[in-house]
Amino acid sequence: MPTRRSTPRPLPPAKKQAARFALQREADRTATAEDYVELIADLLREEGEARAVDVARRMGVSQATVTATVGRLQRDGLVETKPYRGLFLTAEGQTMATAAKARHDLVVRFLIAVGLDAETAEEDAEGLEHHASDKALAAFARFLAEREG
Amino acid sequence: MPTRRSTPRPLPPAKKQAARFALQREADRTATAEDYVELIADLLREEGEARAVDVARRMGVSQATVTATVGRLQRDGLVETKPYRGLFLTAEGQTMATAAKARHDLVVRFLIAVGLDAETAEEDAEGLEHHASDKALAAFARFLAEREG
DNA sequence: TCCGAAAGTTAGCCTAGGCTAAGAACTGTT
DNA sequence: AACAGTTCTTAGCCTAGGCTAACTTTCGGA
Ligand SMILES: [Mn+2]
Ligand SMILES: [Mn+2]
Ligand SMILES: [Mn+2]
Ligand SMILES: [Mn+2]
Repeated sequence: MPTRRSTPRPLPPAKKQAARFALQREADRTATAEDYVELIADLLREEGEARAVDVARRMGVSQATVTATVGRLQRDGLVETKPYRGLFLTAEGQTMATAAKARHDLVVRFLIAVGLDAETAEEDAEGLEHHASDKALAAFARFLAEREG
Repeated sequence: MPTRRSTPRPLPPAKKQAARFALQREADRTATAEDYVELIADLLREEGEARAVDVARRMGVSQATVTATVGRLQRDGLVETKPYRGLFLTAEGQTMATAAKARHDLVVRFLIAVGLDAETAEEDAEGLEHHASDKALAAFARFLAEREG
């Protein structure tokens, strides 16, 4: 008998396809903010303070880039800075950070559950987390609940 | 007994974390090229030709943007153009397109297998595909093989 | 054949997110 | 109190990837 061929998926309607790409671009635009606020929250919790230098080191980016990016986050009402004493999150930033962290951890646990090694799971989660919809995250959570109890 | 708390994940070493973010940025940089060559390949296969105008419509982007982006793809040796007769893939572009399509389809099938509805799977796959490592894809394939036969 | 519509390009603009190099501002230690 | 070393900002640069408006080129039908 013939090997099961994957079904040839015809082109989606142009409008629908365009909408999907638009969603993707939207997610890309928010990814940096999510990563920054998540990192700032982690630093505040684990180290007691979130210095721009440390954000730069951990993001793998120059201090100048952090200054510029934090400027945008500030403009967008997510972050506050007290020069020479670190970065802080607004209520909105805190909310975003909490959601980002939950999402991040869920994605990591899910990837491990489907057989990925821990380090690769961490690597991939850093990117994947920004493109998993709420519905996808719910599916991941369901999957974990079912097989972990 | 207490609810199982998720393990508090301490901060990863700065270098490792920076490397993860770098990987993520790298994936972001190649995402557009992957989507374009995949779409061009799809159009060539399904419609016989890949016109810039159709790429613009399906990407949800202006024709001017397509001109500019295709210029970069050409510069990078992925695409060739015959004005007023469409876009074509170089051997390298074809290779990338084939890989992109395989990855895309695998991610869609995997998402559906873990319980996501088809349309959301298509939406999310458009972004997720660019951030799943080969190891992750292998894990997804394994998962599908196990439970689908 | 010719001429309007479609396809494609060009020009000029914008933002995000990178970089380096240089300077300013603060802090902790002596 | 001073100053060395950190931390942070500024200035100036770059590319990708968006946009609109206006132009040119081609194609096809009357
Ligand atoms: Mn991330
Ligand atoms: Mn994250
Ligand atoms: Mn995609
Ligand atoms: Mn795709």
